[in-house]
Amino acid sequence: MRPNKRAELIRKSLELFYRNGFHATGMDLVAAETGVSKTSIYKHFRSKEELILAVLQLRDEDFRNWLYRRLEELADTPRGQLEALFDVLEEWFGQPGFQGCMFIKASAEYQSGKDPINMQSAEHKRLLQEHFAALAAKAGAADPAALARQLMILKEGAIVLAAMSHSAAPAKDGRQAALALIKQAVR
Amino acid sequence: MRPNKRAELIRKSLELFYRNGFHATGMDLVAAETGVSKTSIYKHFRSKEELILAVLQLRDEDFRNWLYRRLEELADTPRGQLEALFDVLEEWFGQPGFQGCMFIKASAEYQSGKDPINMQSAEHKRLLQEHFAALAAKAGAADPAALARQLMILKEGAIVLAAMSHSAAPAKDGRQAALALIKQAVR
DNA sequence: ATGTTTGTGTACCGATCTGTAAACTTTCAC
DNA sequence: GTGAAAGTTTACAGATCGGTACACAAACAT
Repeated sequence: MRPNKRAELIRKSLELFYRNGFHATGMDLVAAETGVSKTSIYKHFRSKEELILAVLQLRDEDFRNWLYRRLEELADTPRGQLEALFDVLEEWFGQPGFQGCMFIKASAEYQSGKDPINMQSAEHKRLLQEHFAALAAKAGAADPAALARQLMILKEGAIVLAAMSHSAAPAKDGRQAALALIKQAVR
Repeated sequence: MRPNKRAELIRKSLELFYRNGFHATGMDLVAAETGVSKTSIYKHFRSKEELILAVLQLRDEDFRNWLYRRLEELADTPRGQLEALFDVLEEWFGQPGFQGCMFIKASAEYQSGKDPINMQSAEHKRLLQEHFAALAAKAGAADPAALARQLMILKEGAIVLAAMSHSAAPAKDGRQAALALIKQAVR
């Protein structure tokens, strides 16, 4: 029961779930792809749901860390970081394996509001919105929370359309819209 | 093989797939809920995929007809109809069984760009975007296609966040953003 | 060396998946 | 009435689902 084996399991499962979907990815496939027998997997995770939750937690940390860091690298003012959001998203959309947002897909497959998978996905979005609201406040927006909600809408919409159209173009349209909204909100 | 039986089958399947998801809804459940045996179902549809495609086609017609009609009822100018978009969406979000966009969920479960289910979902979005672009052109937008793409992004984002937050509130934020973008695009 | 603990893989469980073969019931032409 | 055609049900096939019992192997303490 080495802890790095567990981490490896989560990392590989993330890839499989992201590419194939949750229901469509069986535990037998996870076992085959990781080279770890199902019995061993079930020593680390009591159920498939628990594995999925661990995967989502890893994804949440990785994605938010990556996004926040890229924003800081591209701009050193709060407003600049908000304006750089869709440049970072465009990078993401252009990455080879891009297949949309894992949390949108998770909540699409597990729709019950009481489902832990659904709740954890909603929490990820809440954390992002909070971050944007903090940036908007520092940038001097009249209503930072409202601007953050608008940017979230643009972000989710751009992700969905980029995934469905297999193109990074929605990032450009999202960027244009975001710049207009930011300009309007920060006077 | 009465045709109304087929329509009834599609209608009930739509409800089941929308509520439970596609992979999570088995053909046995469809048979149980419709009172039609699986063998009879498979006389009407050669496969589950074909049933899903029929469901998506019905959904596309129903949804677009409903949306376009509501827009016309709320406004009689192209610009007014674009501005009314999020009022109509808010109605939708507030309906009891609202669970997000069926096409987003379909393309989330069937991600391959070559999958007929994925392609049909993308086509639905294309038709909507075309409609918005025509309205934008009639409204006198400088770049009608660009405005249509921006409104699509807002629309998809609002749908996703409304479904994930189990709230109609994103419609209000989307509306505010849409008004600003329309004002900017139509000078 | 020997007993114990810890971890692993094989081989399986019952349930459910999509899809079908074969028997039966209805419909309708003549 | 009788035979063909169409539609339906029961019952099942083969595969796969999430999850586990059990035998075995490695590591460790004594």
